[in-house]
Amino acid sequence: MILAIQASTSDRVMPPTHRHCYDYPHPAVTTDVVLFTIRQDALSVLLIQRGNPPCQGMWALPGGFLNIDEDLETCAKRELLEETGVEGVYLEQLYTFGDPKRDPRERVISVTFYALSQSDLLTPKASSDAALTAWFAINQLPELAFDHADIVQLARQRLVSKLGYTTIAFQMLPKSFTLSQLQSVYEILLNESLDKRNFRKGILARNIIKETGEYSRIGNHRPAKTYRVINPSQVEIIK
Amino acid sequence: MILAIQASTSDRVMPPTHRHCYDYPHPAVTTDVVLFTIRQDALSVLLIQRGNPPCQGMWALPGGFLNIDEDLETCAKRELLEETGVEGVYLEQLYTFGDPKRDPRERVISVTFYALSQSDLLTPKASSDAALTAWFAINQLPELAFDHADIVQLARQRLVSKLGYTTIAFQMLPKSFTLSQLQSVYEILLNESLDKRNFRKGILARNIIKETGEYSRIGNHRPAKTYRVINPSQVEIIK
DNA sequence: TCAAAAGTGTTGCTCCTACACCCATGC
DNA sequence: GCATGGGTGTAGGAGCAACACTTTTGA
Repeated sequence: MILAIQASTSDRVMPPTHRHCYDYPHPAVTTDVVLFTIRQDALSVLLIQRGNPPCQGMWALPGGFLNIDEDLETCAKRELLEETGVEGVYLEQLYTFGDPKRDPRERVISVTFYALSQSDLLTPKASSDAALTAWFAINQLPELAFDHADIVQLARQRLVSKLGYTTIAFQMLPKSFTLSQLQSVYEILLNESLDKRNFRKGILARNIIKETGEYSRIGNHRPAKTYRVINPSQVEIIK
Repeated sequence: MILAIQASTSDRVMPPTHRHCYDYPHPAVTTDVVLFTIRQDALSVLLIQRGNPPCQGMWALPGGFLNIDEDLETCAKRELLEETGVEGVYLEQLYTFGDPKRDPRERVISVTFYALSQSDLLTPKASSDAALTAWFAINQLPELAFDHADIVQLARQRLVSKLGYTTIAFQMLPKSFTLSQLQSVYEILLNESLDKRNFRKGILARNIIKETGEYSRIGNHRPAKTYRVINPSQVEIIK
């Protein structure tokens, strides 16, 4: 992955010495990322506390301005890494928000993404930035900066609706997992409990996972078979 | 609908006298629209022949630069009206294309939309613009400018996949329509023939349309009952 | 009377749902 | 031996797919 070297907060604090001029006014373009994970049996989102105005002190999504020669997805990944230390997660474009008044500084178009992480990978960095990063359960979000609450809500809807017809859920689990863990991901995202036998039958009938041969031996109970995705490289549309 | 008054081609031909400057380089932002309709039993797309470089003479999607105080959707509707004379169609954001090299002039981010029109409304204007506009069957597209072929392909995928779980198909029909017309829309989009009895049962069971009481009396055959959507104002997610 | 599209039911099969008990382990 | 989660099968119902003939009209 190629990363541009640049100050890493989402705000630009050190204006360069020359200016960039155009015949017509141009909006600024940013990317923002809704990074989901499951922590303590709750769907959670990673947020950053803003260190600069506007909305100073409020919580916001990780994101920032697009470099002029940088792909949109690259920008989203770079900002996520710089601001939170997270990388290697599944990431997908969500929607583009462009209300003329969404940012008080200037016209800002935000191309938003959502990303999914295993609880594993999560070392939201106590990083170089002074910026505070923290996980919040989706039902206990603080007030968010700009229109970020709308973005989170849309991302959640998209994630949940993709559960039904893609293999996206596996992106929230480690490579090898038990069926109970998988069921738990579905239950938390759908916010309803599922029948264990039917869930297992349904998943196995789709032929998208197979046994690893290994067992998970944690807790005072029978070890669980572990599984892995047959085609691990992508989120596929199934059935 | 509020429309900005501005030269109406997608290229900016008359630079203004003053310049717009920023501390950091800003990309240009455009919207592009894939307008679908069904003509002569084929899914078709409205294209414009470019009058200026780059890609002069090639066919392209209607679209153009975002005004600095204009909403993204408003921009898409405005460009569609200006370039093609089409208005009042169903329009929905599709995806944002931002490859750094997608436009040779400067960095251009394109927020794309797709739109659906009844064959009815179609007076693709022999307009003020010199620009030629024409419908092309989706399987007989000419070579398209920029990355517009990718955009059309993605729009088609999205449209087809939304057929199954929304009422989007009705946007391609007049207010009142026969079940055969509706079935024809599904068959053309899905590119497969459907069983008449099963189709009718399925549609009626969803309780989204009702009889108007009127009959369509065209052709040498039994008149057909006409129907209309119960909730005409929106595309809903069903079942 | 003919051509052309409208309209209409039943049957079998598949898939989904509901439901309860034994198993293997650590303490 | 007990607490904890892992693992398994069946029966009934709902919804989908396959299938052909009669009706109404205009020419």
